[in-house]
Amino acid sequence: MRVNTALRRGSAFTGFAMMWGMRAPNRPKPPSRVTIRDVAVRARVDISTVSRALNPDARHLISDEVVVRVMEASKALGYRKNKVASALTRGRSQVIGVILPDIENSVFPPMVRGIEERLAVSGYAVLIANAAGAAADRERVLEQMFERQVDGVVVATASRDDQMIRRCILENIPVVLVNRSEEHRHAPEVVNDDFHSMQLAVAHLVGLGHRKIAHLAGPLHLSTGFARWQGFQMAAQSHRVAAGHMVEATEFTRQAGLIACTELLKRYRSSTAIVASNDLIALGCYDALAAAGLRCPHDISVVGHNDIPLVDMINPPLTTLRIQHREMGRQAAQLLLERLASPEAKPVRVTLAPELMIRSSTAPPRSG
Amino acid sequence: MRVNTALRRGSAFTGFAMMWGMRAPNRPKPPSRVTIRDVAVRARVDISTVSRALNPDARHLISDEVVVRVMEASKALGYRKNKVASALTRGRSQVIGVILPDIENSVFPPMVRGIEERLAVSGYAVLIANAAGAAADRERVLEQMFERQVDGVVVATASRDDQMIRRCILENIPVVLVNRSEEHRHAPEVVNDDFHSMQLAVAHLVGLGHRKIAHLAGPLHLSTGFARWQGFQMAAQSHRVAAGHMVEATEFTRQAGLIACTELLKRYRSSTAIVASNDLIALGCYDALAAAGLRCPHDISVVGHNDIPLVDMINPPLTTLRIQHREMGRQAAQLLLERLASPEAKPVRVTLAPELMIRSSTAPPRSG
DNA sequence: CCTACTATTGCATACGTTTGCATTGATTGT
DNA sequence: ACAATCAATGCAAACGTATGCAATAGTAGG
Repeated sequence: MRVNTALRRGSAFTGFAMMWGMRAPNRPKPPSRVTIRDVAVRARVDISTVSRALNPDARHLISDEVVVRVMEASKALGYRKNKVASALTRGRSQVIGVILPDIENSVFPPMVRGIEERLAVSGYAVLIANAAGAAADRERVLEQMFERQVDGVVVATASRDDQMIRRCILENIPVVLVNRSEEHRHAPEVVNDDFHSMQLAVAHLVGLGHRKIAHLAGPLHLSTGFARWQGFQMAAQSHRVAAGHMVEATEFTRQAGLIACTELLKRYRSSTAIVASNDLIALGCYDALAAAGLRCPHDISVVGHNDIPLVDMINPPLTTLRIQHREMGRQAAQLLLERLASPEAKPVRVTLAPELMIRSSTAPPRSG
Repeated sequence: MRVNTALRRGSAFTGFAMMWGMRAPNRPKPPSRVTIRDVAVRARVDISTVSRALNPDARHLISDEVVVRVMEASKALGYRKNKVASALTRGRSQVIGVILPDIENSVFPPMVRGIEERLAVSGYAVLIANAAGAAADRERVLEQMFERQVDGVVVATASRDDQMIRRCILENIPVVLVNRSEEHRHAPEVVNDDFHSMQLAVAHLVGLGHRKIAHLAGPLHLSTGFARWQGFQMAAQSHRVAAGHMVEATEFTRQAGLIACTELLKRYRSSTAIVASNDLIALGCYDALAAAGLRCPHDISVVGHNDIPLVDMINPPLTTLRIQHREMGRQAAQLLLERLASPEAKPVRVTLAPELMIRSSTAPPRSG
């Protein structure tokens, strides 16, 4: 029921707006920022002395007396360091880029939070970019980041064989992968232990008595989709359960889940449980089951993956694997910082353990 | 059921990692980036000519022949502009800062997306920061942004009377508010039309037959909480329904909603419907109702606000007001760009229309 | 053919900071 | 008391780009 999409636009009280307004017609920054030089004259020292006095790492070179004089002058004038000038001379911007497929996908915000959290304490800022589109699109985004002289990049968009990673390596700029991994292991990465995830999911279902378990895979060209499928196969085999019942969804979306699940129901109609590659796909299952007149968990059990917000409140509450999104971000940032410190070190892989959240979308199979 | 939170860490194949590794022990950037100067010598022109030839706005000063020569040289050498150097000379970084309360709150990712989307096409990059904490914390974040010489700031954290906004005005750096607004109207802002929201919500409930409607407000020191309360009062009055039944939740969270709703049920026990200030608070209502042995919508109807993901799938599907998060972000970016172009213009307020999503958490009141 | 343009290019400085090296006193060892 | 050392500071050259101004050459007008 769309009520009104129009948009109103009215002017508002100006007030302050005129404060600087009545000067030269085109002065960009009227209170032309105070520089290190201004501080220098006020403290009666050379600018180099100011620079050192203000830099914790070089402060020891300056006498205490002068340091306080500089500090006072700095405070009095309201001096603020210009980090882009600093970046230019030092060759390090203290900025790192974060490349996401789509920040609206709820797995990423917690990661971004974790990344930012860890980087902030080390004085780094975060440049963010969504690279939803094609490969060329992502190249462009990466190029933008390079132009901005980022000191490093966190990539959450990696495909199993990723061009961006190669670029970063070639350009010699530190990169770490998060969430998704890359086959060649050229870069450090922090990922969920998807094998463990599938082990937990299958064990849980087998424990409930299921013997015909199918897998609704995510795109297999993405490491997450691929690893979970592999993990499912291994887990199924170790539990002596058919491992081949799989349909691949084209995307990690509810819509793709619906389509794939419909196909799955047709192809493997004896299945009593479905392990979906992520929660959105699992929700697509709900839709497909409803459309087929099947009830969850009564007719078919469903397990999701990721434990995104609110899946505990839907009907039925989804059994799923919680993964440590925020911690993943933190670790990724940590790895990147380590890499910045010692670029020659071997790329490391950090694996985070998932946690099975048992809710109501799984139950023993119908006895019939 | 926590299974395992341990973290495994193994080394991985190094491969490429050694490619640049066997050189001088501490060379930061071995393939020392190609600069405008390198391009100049190859094209046999001055660096100033290269600069102009590569800058679309100055290109007309250079002969076509030389332009192509420069382009070729640039391409051949793999030249890439150093935007931090550029930022230093031009005094504009082409970066804008976005300050959020918490990116994990699902209303913000779409906004960020909209902001980034619009800014990207104009060549701006987005520096992001979460400023969840206290006022001092947010000041620090803002300071960081200033040090990084952002050309403008988008603030999503504004309180009704905000210190950050004043700082921005004083420092003469363009700022626009998004989602939340500020009383003094010193800055342009783009917000949802919360009055309209409440009008729609109340009209809907009254149409269903409700006469005792209560409001579960968000924090009143935030513009959203405040405006929705005001809007509720006006809407209630215009429908000749008691306007004073209100309890304020301390936060926009499910937990705060639970607490506030419990209080509300005690204080206004005859209410047949609740309009919550946002969806999370509405979910808190669900909890409180369940705890009180009441069913929604049978005993009490609930209306949310924001239409965050998955509230259409919970039980019962939540009637709520959809707001145009992404568009809000776009408009905010647009306003900021306009402000950058003409800083003297009067601050404008853009209001976006909400849309009532009628689902199953609202129904006619029990006849009893 | 000379002058006044215009179009194209180069020269040199600036942006604000960092940092290697030189300089200045002061202090220590012999 | 003199050399050697050391601590504290200043000097000046970067970093890579943008841009005002000067210089050059070519062109048109008279």
